[in-house]
Amino acid sequence: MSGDPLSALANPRRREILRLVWVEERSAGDIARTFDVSWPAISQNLRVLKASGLVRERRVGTSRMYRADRGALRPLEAYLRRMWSRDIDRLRLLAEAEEKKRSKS
Amino acid sequence: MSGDPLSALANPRRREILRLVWVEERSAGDIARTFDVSWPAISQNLRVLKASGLVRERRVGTSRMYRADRGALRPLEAYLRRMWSRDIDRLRLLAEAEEKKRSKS
DNA sequence: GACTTAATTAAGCAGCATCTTAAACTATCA
DNA sequence: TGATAGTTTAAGATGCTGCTTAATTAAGTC
Repeated sequence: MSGDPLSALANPRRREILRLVWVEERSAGDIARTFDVSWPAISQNLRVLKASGLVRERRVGTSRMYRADRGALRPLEAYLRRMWSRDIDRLRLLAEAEEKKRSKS
Repeated sequence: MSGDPLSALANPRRREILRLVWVEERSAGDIARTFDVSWPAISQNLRVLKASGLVRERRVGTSRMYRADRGALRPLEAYLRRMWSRDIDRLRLLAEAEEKKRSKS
């Protein structure tokens, strides 16, 4: 339990997840579908985010809903918003995906 | 060149270094002496901090002086100050050092 | 109870991070 | 120029991260 928020934020995929659940909660599956990786990969990243206190989980039937914990994120909000408004992070994710494809071919 | 600031901040040692050079610049050796690791380890961490734009380097004779780039750090300052004022980070470093000793014995 | 849907946990692997020691570099000064 | 002090770079060991597939758990439905 209880991970380091800055370590959680070090990963661009987790930052992108955080952006997805910033304004409204979403189910794990809903989140997973927006990425090009396996469900477990997303589930693991959600666990890290939860352990660091950056997202909250709510169980609804067989689903689990996630949302950003805006309170915990307030002192980091300035930075994240800048980053997102410049779309730096999505570019980084794309670049890394490209990089992977390239190294495999 | 040009690393990710949040990745740079994911490491507690680098955060501690950042705290050291927050108010005044310090030489690499000066910084290294305050830690219980080798000089190259600190040098490498300084390089990461510099690559991510969080610290500035100035050469003076054979020494290199480092200081935090307060401008680049402004949107993260709220978070860092809280962390440092609670001394969370130093406790984390100590805990990790203990952990290491334990696993070696 | 058996089946389906939603999601997590487990196990294993590849790649990255961080440390170490040894070698190299750079500026200063006798 | 040769020696020294301050620091970085190189090479290598070791552990951590983040992914994958397979197995498992949990809730709802027939």
